[in-house]
Amino acid sequence: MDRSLLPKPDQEVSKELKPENQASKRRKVVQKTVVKVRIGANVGKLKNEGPPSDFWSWRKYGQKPIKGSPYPRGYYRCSTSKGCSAKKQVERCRTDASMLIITYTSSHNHPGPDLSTTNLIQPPKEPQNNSSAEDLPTSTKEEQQELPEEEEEEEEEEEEKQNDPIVSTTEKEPGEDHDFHYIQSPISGCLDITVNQGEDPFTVHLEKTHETLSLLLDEEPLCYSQLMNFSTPFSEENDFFDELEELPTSSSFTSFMRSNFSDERIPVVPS
DNA sequence: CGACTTTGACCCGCGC
DNA sequence: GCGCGGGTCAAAGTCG
Repeated sequence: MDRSLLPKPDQEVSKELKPENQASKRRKVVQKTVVKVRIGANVGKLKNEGPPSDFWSWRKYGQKPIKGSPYPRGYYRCSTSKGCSAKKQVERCRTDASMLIITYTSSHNHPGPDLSTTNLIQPPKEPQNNSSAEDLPTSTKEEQQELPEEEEEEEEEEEEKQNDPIVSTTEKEPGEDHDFHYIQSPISGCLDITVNQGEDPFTVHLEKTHETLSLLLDEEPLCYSQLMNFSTPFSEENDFFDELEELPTSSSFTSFMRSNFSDERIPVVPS
């Protein structure tokens, strides 16, 4: 039942809302940002890929087993805003079960939650992760952030990306993703995130980041380097992280953020 | 009551 | 032209 029986007036709307989704729904050229997150043993605890947990609200709208992959792929859509076309696919690396592959598609067309203030200082409660109290991975959690516009990235990350591009993204439509494609992973524990974008113009917003980091630092004595990883969005959009597993982010997230901010944020910018 | 997750079915693009 | 696979939608169920 579904689209066949119903005329689905919404479909038209959907198209408008997510031109990339529907239009590029299939294998067209959509700007995709692939982020690889390494989860230690959490993975085993996680269901499959890990619900999205970031400052954005993600709603799972589908899951499908991928051929050749023992793990299914989950499809998430940004529920923060109705018209937001931001989507993300979470799947486990077929070769590395401890690696989560998150693919971001499209960008948010709305200002996200105030990460600047909420993020580190007050971790918002993620409605999605709360239900996984059972899976509470005390060891690790992964989070990624998306920043609007290309922010900055760390040199280390850059090197990694360039040297070791674990992930590769390169699908984007000219003029589509320009908004932002950033992925950060304020993870603590053993999370390794690697993001790869087709090309990342290392922008120079470090200064901005520094400022933001300063705030963070103020709160927690984190390593500057780690902080650097933590790039904050400018002022309007703060796409923050997303994705990780389903941990009770509320506390875990905070704790983890406070405890260690180790992870790699990968700014993915569509060329 | 509202929001989110889960599952199944359908549609469409791509490859052969 | 056919088949495969991926991606999305919708309904039902669950949880907060």
